[in-house]
Amino acid sequence: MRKNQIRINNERRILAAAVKIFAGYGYQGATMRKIAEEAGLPKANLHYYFQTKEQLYRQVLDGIFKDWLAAANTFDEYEEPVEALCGYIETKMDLSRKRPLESRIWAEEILRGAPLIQDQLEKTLAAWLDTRIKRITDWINIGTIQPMNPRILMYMIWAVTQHFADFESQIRALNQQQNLSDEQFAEAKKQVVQTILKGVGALD
Amino acid sequence: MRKNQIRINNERRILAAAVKIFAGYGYQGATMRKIAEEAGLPKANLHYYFQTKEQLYRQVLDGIFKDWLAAANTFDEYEEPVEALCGYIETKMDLSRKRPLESRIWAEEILRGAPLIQDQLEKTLAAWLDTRIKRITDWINIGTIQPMNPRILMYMIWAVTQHFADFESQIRALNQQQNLSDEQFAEAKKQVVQTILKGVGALD
DNA sequence: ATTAATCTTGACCGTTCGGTCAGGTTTATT
DNA sequence: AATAAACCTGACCGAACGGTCAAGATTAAT
Repeated sequence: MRKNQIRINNERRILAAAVKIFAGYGYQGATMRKIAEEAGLPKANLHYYFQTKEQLYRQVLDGIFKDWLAAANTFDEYEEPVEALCGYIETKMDLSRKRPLESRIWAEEILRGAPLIQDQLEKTLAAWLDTRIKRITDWINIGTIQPMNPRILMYMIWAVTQHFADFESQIRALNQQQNLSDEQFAEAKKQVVQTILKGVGALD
Repeated sequence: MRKNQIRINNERRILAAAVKIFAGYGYQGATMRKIAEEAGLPKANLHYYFQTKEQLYRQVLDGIFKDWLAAANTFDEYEEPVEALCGYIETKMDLSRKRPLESRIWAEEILRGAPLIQDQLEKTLAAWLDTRIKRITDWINIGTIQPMNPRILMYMIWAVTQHFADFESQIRALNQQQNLSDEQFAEAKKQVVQTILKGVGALD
């Protein structure tokens, strides 16, 4: 029962190479030649598994969106705002640490006006956000966090957590040309959680 | 005494067109043809004023960095953390609102590993940051804000304020396909300031 | 063992890219 | 009015791009 084993294997190899190249050069800067070289396959072989560059790119984006949604569900694991926000922020920070390339591909796509993922943003992401806004609104109504616009709170959380992946090269330049060590990143994670929780009045 | 008037005029036109095209397509996706069309000039004329695409791009980046540093000096206008941080955050938010294209060009450059601006980051920006870290450290030592890593605080401020320019298309998709109105943006600005000031303990 | 399906690949194609250049036009200087 | 300097631009170039294809090699099904 290893029917499509060759296909499965090669598609995985190509997608992994595509993530590296798209993240490093952007959609336009990435070339099928570079991706083929990274994957160790002839260029024509890429077109056998993925007809066009755009289709390959779309599959990369799909994979990223799935990871994103999986991480997003951390938000629902706890009832109380301190645990829920803390868990969500930490999960997003961990994702930035472990998968910075994916974060950068996503960021570039949005930077360019989200030409290929507008639908996902307007439907799936908007729906996800709406239900979480309801939860935050409940917290506000019972007084466990202070009154605010929950939507803007989510933007702030996304901005800060993804910054550590998307602006890694700037952070490195400001850290003696060294990427953040595990200790430094752990400190950043802690401070981000602390500042936001305190900022929304969840620690009073 | 209008010696270089033609040159001054055309360089300005080309740079303005370049900002639009670089922001909309990225460095690789932007073409000299598109920029020429946007500027209303023949492509060969661009190469008369800017020898190569990279030189044109560098001048665009230089202009952005100057604006950034000008805004950054807001940080020094006040002695107290509440006023200084509030003023700086508001200035950065206003910059995101008024010049989103420039912010996106800068973001893309860093996303790609900052190949052309590493020097500026490691020298000018690092020096700027160091002196502001000293100021924040003083505030911590006299107890007006709570103990924390000032560097990470600055990363958080940059992340949040620039998010409103860089992720504009995502925010639009989550706001009924409408850009933030002036009222919505004012609300966001207020909440960002409030959350960060409270988050660092400057409002206790 | 035979056939069918899948996979592999070098060579090739039309298009578009950044950049060049010769020669004409306009503007500034004297 | 004459000369020099600056500016303008259509036509062109080699390189690199995404994508195609025919023909061969490998694997799966019978």
